[in-house]
Amino acid sequence: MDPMARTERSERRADALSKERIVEAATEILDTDGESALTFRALATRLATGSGAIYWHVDNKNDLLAAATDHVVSRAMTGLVDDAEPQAAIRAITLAVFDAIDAHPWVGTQLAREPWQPAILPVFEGIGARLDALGVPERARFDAVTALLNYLLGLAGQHAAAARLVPRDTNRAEFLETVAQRWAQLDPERYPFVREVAAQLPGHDDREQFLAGINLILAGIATLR
Amino acid sequence: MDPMARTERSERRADALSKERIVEAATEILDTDGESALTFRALATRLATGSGAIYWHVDNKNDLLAAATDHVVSRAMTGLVDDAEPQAAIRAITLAVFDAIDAHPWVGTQLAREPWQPAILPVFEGIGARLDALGVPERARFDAVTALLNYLLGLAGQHAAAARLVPRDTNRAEFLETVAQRWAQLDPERYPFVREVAAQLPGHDDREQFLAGINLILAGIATLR
DNA sequence: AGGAAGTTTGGAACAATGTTCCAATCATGT
DNA sequence: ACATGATTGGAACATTGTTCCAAACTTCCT
Repeated sequence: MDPMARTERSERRADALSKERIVEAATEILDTDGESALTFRALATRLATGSGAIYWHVDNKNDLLAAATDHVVSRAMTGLVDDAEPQAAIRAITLAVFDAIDAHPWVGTQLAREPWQPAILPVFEGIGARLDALGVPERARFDAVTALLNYLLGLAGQHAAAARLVPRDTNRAEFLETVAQRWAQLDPERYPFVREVAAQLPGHDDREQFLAGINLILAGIATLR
Repeated sequence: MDPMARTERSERRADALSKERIVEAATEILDTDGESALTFRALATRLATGSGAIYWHVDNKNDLLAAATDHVVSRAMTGLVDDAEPQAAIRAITLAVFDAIDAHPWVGTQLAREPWQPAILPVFEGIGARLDALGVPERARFDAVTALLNYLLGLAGQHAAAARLVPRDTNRAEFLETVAQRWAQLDPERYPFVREVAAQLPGHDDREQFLAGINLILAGIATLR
């Protein structure tokens, strides 16, 4: 069943299939053509094989997506330099995941849909450890990580939705302009705040806003000390 | 095209189809049998009609899900009593959505997947107005609502995932126990924090934790004043 | 070297689903 | 009554994830 169960890893044909190669190909399809383009047929074509062969290495589509997500998130997490200051470290960790989602929006879909992927564990642990360092009382740490993580996951879903919605390579500024215009047309009586926000919607930076949210939660956490 | 374009709304057959009746039936299926049970065939059977007839009232499955979500969230929002204290009002608004998602987990999937449903606007506006009342400077209000909303949406996704994962009517305590056990088996070297959390995982209350997160963000927002 | 046993491949076949199409039915205004 | 447009029911279609299986390939044993 498990290809790794081979007693020794010898050279098979140079183009042998493997879970890694499949995940790699899937990632390429997802990145270049979007979530809807990933089908087993497309994957089989790109790998010059049949769908049955793929299923020998991968349980099902969920398994494949989980593996691809795990791969991206893990890589984002390993590239982190260790930051001495706990708050800075938390910012660095969450930003790493944010950037990974920004580069691969389908990861956002995956994380928002199945939050408890193995990939999340290191993030969870990393944040938790810094909270300890920050002096957050044990009772409150769980709540604090959850707050940070859920914020991150919520944004992940939003990012993925935007990527799905906006035709590839559309100008982002243009898109924001469109949304702002739609919001500006809402009833001023019922939606004064939404209209106010619509005004600052163009020229706003996602990454900056993400960080602002993290800082907000960190400020809240600081009051727990 | 639009059934509402009828010049007058007269009595047709008593069992006439309508978007409302379709949404209602869909909601029942989603609530009792879960997300995967909602197919146009199941819906047609329940409504004693054909799929073509449904498509006359509904654009597609997305439209149907959006309408159902909107219905649930709107109802949750209208039932709100107006709270004078801004922080209490924000807690009430977000809790209303949380409870709606708790009662209808598929709403969580929908909100996490397509965050900018019309249904979210009133939530957005409601929170924004209280932030104004709280004295949060205009520049920071957008970030603050986004933080609260994303936290909410992240949790929505998590809730929906749990509902999908856990077989209907499984004991929740039992489920938490299972997760806790799995976490407790992780490598103590690499995951001390996750293991620590695992210990407090049984006997923890989702709603309480949700509120703790909201309070954390509110505390952070309070530092902006 | 040769064959047996297990592994891996490729693609056909299947079941389920969202969606489209169209002929039949119904309601309404003239 | 009849004509017109609204509405219905269900058959047909395209696409997808998944299963199945015979062929091809590796490895191991003698």
